[in-house]
Amino acid sequence: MAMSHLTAVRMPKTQTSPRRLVTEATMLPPGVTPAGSRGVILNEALRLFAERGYGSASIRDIAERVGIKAASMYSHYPSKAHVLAELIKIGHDEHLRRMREAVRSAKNDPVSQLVAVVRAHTLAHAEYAMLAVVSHAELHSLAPEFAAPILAVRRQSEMLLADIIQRGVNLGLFDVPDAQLAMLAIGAMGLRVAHWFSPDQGRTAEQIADNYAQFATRLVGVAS
Amino acid sequence: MAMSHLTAVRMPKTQTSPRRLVTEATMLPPGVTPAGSRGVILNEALRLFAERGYGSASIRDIAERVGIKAASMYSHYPSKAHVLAELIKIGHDEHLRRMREAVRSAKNDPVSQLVAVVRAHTLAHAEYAMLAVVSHAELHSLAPEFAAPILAVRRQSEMLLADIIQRGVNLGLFDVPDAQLAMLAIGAMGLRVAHWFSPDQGRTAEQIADNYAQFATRLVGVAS
Amino acid sequence: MAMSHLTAVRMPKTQTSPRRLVTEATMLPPGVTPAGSRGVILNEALRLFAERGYGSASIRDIAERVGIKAASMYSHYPSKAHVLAELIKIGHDEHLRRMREAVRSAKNDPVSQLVAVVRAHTLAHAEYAMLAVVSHAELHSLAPEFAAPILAVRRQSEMLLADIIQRGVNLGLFDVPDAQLAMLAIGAMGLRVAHWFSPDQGRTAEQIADNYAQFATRLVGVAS
Amino acid sequence: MAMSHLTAVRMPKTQTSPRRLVTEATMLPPGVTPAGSRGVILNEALRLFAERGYGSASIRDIAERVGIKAASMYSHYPSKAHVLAELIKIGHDEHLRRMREAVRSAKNDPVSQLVAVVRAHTLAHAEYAMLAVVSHAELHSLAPEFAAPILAVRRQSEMLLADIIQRGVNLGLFDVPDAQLAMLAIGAMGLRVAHWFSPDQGRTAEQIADNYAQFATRLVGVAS
DNA sequence: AATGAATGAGGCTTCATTCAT
DNA sequence: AATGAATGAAGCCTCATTCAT
Repeated sequence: MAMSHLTAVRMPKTQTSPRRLVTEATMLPPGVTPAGSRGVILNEALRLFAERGYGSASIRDIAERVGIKAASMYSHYPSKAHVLAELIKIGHDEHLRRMREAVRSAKNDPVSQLVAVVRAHTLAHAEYAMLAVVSHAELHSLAPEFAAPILAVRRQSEMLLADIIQRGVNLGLFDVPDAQLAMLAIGAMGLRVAHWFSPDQGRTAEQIADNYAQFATRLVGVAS
Repeated sequence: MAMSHLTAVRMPKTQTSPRRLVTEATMLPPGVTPAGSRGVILNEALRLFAERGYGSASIRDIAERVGIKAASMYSHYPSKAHVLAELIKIGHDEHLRRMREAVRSAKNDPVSQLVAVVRAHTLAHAEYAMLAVVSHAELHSLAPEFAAPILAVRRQSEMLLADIIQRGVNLGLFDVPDAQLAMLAIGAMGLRVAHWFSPDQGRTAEQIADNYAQFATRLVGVAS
Repeated sequence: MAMSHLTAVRMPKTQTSPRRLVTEATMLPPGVTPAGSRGVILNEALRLFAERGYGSASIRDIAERVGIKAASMYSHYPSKAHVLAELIKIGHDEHLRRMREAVRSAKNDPVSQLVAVVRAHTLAHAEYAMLAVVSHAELHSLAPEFAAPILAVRRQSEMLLADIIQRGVNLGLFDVPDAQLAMLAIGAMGLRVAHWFSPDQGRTAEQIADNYAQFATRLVGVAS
Repeated sequence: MAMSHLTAVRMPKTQTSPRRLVTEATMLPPGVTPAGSRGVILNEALRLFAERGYGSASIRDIAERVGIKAASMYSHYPSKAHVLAELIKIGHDEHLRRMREAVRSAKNDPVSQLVAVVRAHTLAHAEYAMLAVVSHAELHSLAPEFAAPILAVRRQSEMLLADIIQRGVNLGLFDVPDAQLAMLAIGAMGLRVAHWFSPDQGRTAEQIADNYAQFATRLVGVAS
């Protein structure tokens, strides 16, 4: 009833549904892109998975963008799932790497660490927006064998933030009744950046990161 | 008959990939569930779209859970997309309705309004977690004709929050250098609740909403 | 080296490789052919599996002969393997049924029973030659779940013949140093009939069955 | 590298369908195995064709067992069909060679010749069981150009047995109403040995051959 | 002699949808 | 309102083979 005014439509691939993210940059972290066709595949698959979702991006679609035939994909990856798994693994690894690097570089007090980690988290989601969106939105498309090592990485990233907050609370620096809730809220803020960030949207990734770091410190009750 | 002993040979889709959300409740807002099979379809489709994604949940899957055959689905909905569109429309409508109701019930100052709106936003994402996840994660699966009216609703919800923040800033009550960024961050916190909320996770939706309202007021620079 | 005089040839489907069997009759036992398309599928699949082998007969080939499209096959059978499994099950069931009926109808002495059983075995392989060839040649194409119930039937048929021979030996009527070897040899004679039998080859199935029954009694040392 | 943890995800073809034969020996007749990779290919192809059938054993499967890549197969054989053809040719040639040698070595009476030939036939099918199974079960996979010379060999073997029986009948030594039927039955007994023979099954090939020779002489009406 | 990459053909199967009943 | 049968399109993937290196 409520929808009866809508006529049945088969959506051709050219019509543009609402985009899952704004940016069009498919940048992968430095040093992880394989050479040759493998690397091209990874980039084109990333773009397609982001645009249409893993289930709706076909092997043929990817191959076409790479400039090879569908069958040739299998000279480089044993299955479509392996491509997705590699992308998501790269995304999670890079995220964790940056988070750890942030902690290592920061002064050893919870406030400095929180600022560093939230900045890293936010920057990662802005700079690798497409990778971040696919990593989150399509994780559920991975079979358990593929997902397990990735989930392990994810847990480490979460723990890292959680520990900082808990330490701040323990030291009486932070004022939050529910530390895990604070962790979840702070994490969520950064996650979402990947969906709307674009180099053209008027703020640099750095500016956003600075703002979000301030949001986070305020959120845990540190005046600023 | 002769083959009945072979029935069990095909492996059902049992593998449990990482879940997109924790809750298993498919609750739809009161008053919107159609009577009869239509309502059952809506609920089962919701669960399947949440579990597997729109593209990976087939008409046959839905029909099977409803207890009818795939062809019979078309006596109730003209297409699979219509089912998704109706679900997402319901989700967005209910969200906007609650947001507006929150503003209406709140005192007329930005702080009270912010608290009310963040509480409503958070509660909606906890109470209708499955609907919220599908509404966000699968919006991109809708053809533009389906998506347009929904995006209009979404913009209204965003505007509502943005306006409150802007008013707080204008009145000197809030201290944020970039009001839109604050809006995005606050919105993001609540969105994510839908993914991890569950009645069993130790906090009530109300408790979460209270915490998040405090997070929001702190985030805009109001001490609390 | 030995083959170097042969040029590489892709064999088009029209060229006729050596046939696995002579007969072209696809007869199935009475009462087991399902009505409608299912029955037609069974018959055409039988012919194709016999001609080309299970692995080389495609779903499209079968569908084409039936007069439907490949996808429509799945309204009738859940997989190609199910079609093969049903055929082989039918073949083994009918074979066992006839063997048992032969024993039941025969006088209660081992010679009469041997004659009856060998006649039944031979007749079954002549009259359902195509089914017999597929049942034997393609059993290995079935996954264990499909094969298990069929192997159980096969074992019963073998046991039936083995028991008769053993009883003849025990009663001093048969003179064979190795009863199992006799069973295998007698069984093998009949099996092979399916490959060369044809209504046009100058002997009736009955005549062959009579000859083979005599061969069998002589083989176990009964003068005749 | 980055994906090395995913290597184990694809399920290898482990399921054990009913085997077409029991033995696992891939022995080829002495003197015919080519040196180097060609010989290894022949042996591994033989094993795979026997296990899965020609159509279901891929060039890649064979190459993998040989320890080379699929493309390298073509440095040794011009096509997959050539490998099968060579195997079947070897099988038939060896069979005919042994049959002829048996006649040559036997005394010049039909009974002695029948015994010698049946022994040779049986021994060949026991000792080269795998080769025999492939030679029979996959002959139909060969294009006519490949099959023709092989069928010629086969006809010679059959003729050889048929002539002996006919001579026995003509001399009044054998008592069979239908000589060809006797030939077919005797041939069938031996054929089947290849499917169940195994060095571990309790009888030597010689013992089986002796038994089958007795079966054959009895079958043609010679007391023994 | 070996290989990585590529490819056209084709494999089985699923899908959303239609239509006569 | 429901369904069995059918179908065009498309899905992922495998295959035998080729070719430049």
